[in-house]
Amino acid sequence: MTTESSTTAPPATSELLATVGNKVRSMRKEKGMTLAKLSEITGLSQAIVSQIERGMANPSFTTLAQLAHGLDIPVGRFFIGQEQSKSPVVRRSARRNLNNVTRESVGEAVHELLTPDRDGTIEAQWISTPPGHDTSATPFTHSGEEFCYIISGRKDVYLDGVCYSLEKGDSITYPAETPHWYKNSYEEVCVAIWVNAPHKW
Amino acid sequence: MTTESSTTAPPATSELLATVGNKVRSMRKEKGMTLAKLSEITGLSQAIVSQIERGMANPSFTTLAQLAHGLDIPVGRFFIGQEQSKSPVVRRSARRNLNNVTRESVGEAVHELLTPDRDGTIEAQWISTPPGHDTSATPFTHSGEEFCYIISGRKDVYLDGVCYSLEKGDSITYPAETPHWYKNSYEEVCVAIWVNAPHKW
DNA sequence: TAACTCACATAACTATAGTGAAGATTTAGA
DNA sequence: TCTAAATCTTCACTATAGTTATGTGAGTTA
Repeated sequence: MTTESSTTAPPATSELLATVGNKVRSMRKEKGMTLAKLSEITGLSQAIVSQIERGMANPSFTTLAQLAHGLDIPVGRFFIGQEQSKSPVVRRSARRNLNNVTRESVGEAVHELLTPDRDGTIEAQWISTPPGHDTSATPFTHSGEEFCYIISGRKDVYLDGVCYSLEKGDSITYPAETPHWYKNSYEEVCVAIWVNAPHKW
Repeated sequence: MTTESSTTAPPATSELLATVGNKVRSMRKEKGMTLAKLSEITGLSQAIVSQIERGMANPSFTTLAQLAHGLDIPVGRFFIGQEQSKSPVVRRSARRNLNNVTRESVGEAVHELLTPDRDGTIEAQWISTPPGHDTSATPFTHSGEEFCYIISGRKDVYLDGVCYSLEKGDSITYPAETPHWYKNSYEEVCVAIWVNAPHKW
């Protein structure tokens, strides 16, 4: 066990261990498995599984991987946080404007938030892009996965320089780490929904 | 180190360790930190950080938590998988129908997939719900977070029995573990985009 | 060139994770 | 209610994670 630095103790590690342990036990019970069965499947001793479930052990990465495999889940599932959302609804009339450009503005894209805040797994925006609007000067790159659905009009989406021309009803999905930008080379306003889901636990 | 059970070896653990290690090193370098700096912040020795980065150590949960804290990221971020998408675009005319109900059908909801497949972080569906359609008999509950945007028409979304009436331009976001269902109690078809982002690593 | 500094890696030792066996508790059936 | 079986927990020991001290390599300076 490492000596905790006085400058930077991580948040309550024993709480995290207890949380993970509770998850393991509840998942095991949901699957109707005994400790013995999970022990057999994972190749871990019953003793360590019991201790982990009760938050009394500090399992190594490999042990966690074996547990995840035994429970048939991805490793990261152990670290999922429970997020409490406020009101889940965002009304058309009450959307938060993200860039101080209103619908009456000329020549600039309008960005409005469709999710209650920017803290959830999903962040969704309604974006209206006028003809000629072009973000190629400042390509975006950020974490997560991004999805776009064209409600009306057309726009060109560039992923790492590759152009995808999208029209009403089309959609596109890509890792947001890819440098991306868009352009409305057409005559009419393009309205689209953009959704980003960060890898967040 | 546990003895690997002959019945169920987890997938290549050393590969997972190497992947995590690479992530730690790249994140550290992105932040412009030396091993010494990260060691100081985390309270871990330089030696173990070096070994972890090179995939030569099997860190305990607590050690991973300290690293995450030092890099200012959630613990689960270490386990993110890199997903390679195929063509990122789904054309309106080429959407995959999810429930063998076509647009010409009467009285049933039409579900079409907007994302290239169902393996990504984000899964998006275009759903057209006719008047009177009601899923309350079979509430949904699944993992992840869910977002819905109403393109046209109206529908009522129920979260754990609480009704939210949505109309064109409204949206709603909630944890998908909440029992949820919807109902079109109105006179016209409701068209909406539904997005689910599972906690997937 | 030699000496120094910095960043990272290695080696031997200490602290702790994980085990097998035994003990304790819970459950099911008579 | 009692008993046996099933399930979970504890204990002492073994295997390994994490530490301290040292080594290595690259770059800079005099």
